[in-house]
Amino acid sequence: MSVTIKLPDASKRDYEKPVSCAEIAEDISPSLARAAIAASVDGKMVDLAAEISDGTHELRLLTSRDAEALEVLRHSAAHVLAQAVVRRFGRDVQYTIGPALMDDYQYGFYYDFDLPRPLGHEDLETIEAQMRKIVAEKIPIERIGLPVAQAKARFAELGQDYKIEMIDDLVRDEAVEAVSLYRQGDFLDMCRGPHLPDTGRLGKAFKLLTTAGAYWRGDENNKMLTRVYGIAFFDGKDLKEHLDRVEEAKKRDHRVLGKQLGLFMLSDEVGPGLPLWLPKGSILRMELEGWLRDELLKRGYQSVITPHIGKIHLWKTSGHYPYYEHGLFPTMKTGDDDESGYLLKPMNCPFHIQIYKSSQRSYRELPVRLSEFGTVYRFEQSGELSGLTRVRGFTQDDAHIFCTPQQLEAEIESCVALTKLCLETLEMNDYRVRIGLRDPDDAKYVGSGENWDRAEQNIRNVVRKVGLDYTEEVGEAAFYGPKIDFVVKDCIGRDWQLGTIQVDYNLPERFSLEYIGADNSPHRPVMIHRAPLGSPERFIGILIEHFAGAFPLWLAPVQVAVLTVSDKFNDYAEKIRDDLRAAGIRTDLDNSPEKIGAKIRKATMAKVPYMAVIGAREQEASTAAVRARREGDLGAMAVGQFVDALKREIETKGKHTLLNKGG
RNA sequence: GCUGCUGUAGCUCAGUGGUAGAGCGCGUCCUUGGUAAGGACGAGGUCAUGGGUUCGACCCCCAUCAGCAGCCCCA
Repeated sequence: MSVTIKLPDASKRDYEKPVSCAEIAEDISPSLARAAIAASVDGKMVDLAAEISDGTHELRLLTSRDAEALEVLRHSAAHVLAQAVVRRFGRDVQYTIGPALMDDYQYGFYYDFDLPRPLGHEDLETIEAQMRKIVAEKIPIERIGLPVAQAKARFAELGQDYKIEMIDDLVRDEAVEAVSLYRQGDFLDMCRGPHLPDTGRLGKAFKLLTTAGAYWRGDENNKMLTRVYGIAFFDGKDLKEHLDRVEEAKKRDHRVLGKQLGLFMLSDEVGPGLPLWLPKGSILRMELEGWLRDELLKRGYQSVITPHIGKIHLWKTSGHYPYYEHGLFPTMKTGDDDESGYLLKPMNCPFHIQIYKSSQRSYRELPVRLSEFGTVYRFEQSGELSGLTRVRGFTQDDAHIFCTPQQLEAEIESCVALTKLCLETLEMNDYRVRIGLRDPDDAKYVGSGENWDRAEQNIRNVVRKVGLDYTEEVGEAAFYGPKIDFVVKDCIGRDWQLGTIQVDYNLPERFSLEYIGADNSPHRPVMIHRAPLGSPERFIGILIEHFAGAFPLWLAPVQVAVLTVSDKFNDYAEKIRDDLRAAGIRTDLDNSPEKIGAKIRKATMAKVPYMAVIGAREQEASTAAVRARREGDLGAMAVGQFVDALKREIETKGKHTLLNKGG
């Protein structure tokens, strides 16, 4: 028997007998042996202690420089956490699962426990202290392969019912006969690994962050466990950087900035999830919606306006009612039967469908594109509400396109282009595209399989044609059809769906929609439900975070702050303000008895794009000393010149600015 | 909805079983100052709401409401 090891530098090593990865590392260099965390053999991650026997194998020794090694570190951190919790609670704790998190913005690992009592802040400190002790003890982490029956017996001795359940599932789903366990001193867990060679290698750069509830197996019908979240790195510097970055990101939280900048408010008196737009926030909406309205007109959309409530049967016909009753505000009853009530609308489509049906449609009219900024109401679970991104009353930049099957893909394509235009105009380039498909096993999806297959194929054809990078996700479709979603992350890494394009063969059937074709006989149109922003509420919430409240000039609630050096120049400053306002520039005057430095600071913190400083020199020369939010003093300009430059920057949405002149 | 944490002035927060404080903001006055904080004085709070324990509750207990984190959900 002989073993040949191929290393990443293409060198080879031969051994006469089975050899562990750790031994090979030692042979190469003692420093590598010390730095090694785990290994990759033929592309598979293993422990350093893993033995390689017979044959030729490719080996990579993983150190803290390898991305995979961080995952091992965090996974072991989860085990150390579990060991600490077991030491604290003994047989009263059941430990379940504890993975590493590599893509999460805040957290690096967690472990879910079934505990006799809730954990508080002090508990986290105690547990973290115990973890540091376990690290100091440098307990070896050993892998043990055991037949299923023996493994179950061991966990039965330890009173770990969840582990037994997990083993049973592995036997059922994967027909395993043996499982791998990891032991570190007094702690035993079932795990695929790999892990650090000993607990000492976890080091000091870890921290427990928070506790939260989490359902066992993610099912709300199961018991809620206690999840402990933490973060771990190889280097204390990385840990600090991470914590600082999360802290910094929280400063751009739209809920914080919305309050600071006076954009919107939520009131206990009004109700949860029902935002009130303050004057400055209303500007954002008016500018954004106004711009989009113009773009829609250019693209042949027609504007419609529909009411906020309608008869309940509309949503019974559409299919919303039976599946989403829990998400609706309670029905307004007008009689004793179930049919005669009104519903606060959860979506606009039944109304737009009625408008489509209001006259006989010829194929010559199609596509009919009916658009509306329609406000809808959904009774979201209280635990879901969050600032502007998840609310109970929100507007959709909605439209429904009714077209022939032949026109469908071109229409989808133009919706994709419009959505991209929205994101690009606002410099939001950090998004992903998700295609939501139905889950054939889920009963909530209406309509025939053929309709779904057709619609899914239409969508794939378009995204391939326009070359979008996308992922397909089963179970993410709307109940009536598949969709293309544009998904962005908020300041703490949570995903939010913004723009959406949904293909629907089903509602036209349910509402018996028709058009008269060239053959003089009725045909069924296809519908597209689409919202390029998704919802102005959510979109602006994300937008606030994207710009950290420092909006481009065309959106800025206050575009220019006129600041007087002393009140001797109030009259001239008022004239400048009035001139700017007359030119359509949103301008505020600060003639308070403060020094100019304080006024500049105040306007800067309010994130006003431009300031016009007015003193004796400016008054004499009929100029304004212009200052930009970020760049500082730009020197004096004639007022007319300033206005022209501002207008140009506004009209070009920032492509030509006072600074770059546009090129 | 579930689990946990939190709720004190407009905002951010400190605080104590014996009826409350800071900074910012706000108001008045002084200062008339040239590119990120001039000074003085002052007004502002049923300590989320409702019960309970106590001689006495902002503080302890319970409930409700709301916020935050996570889970589940999301047309």
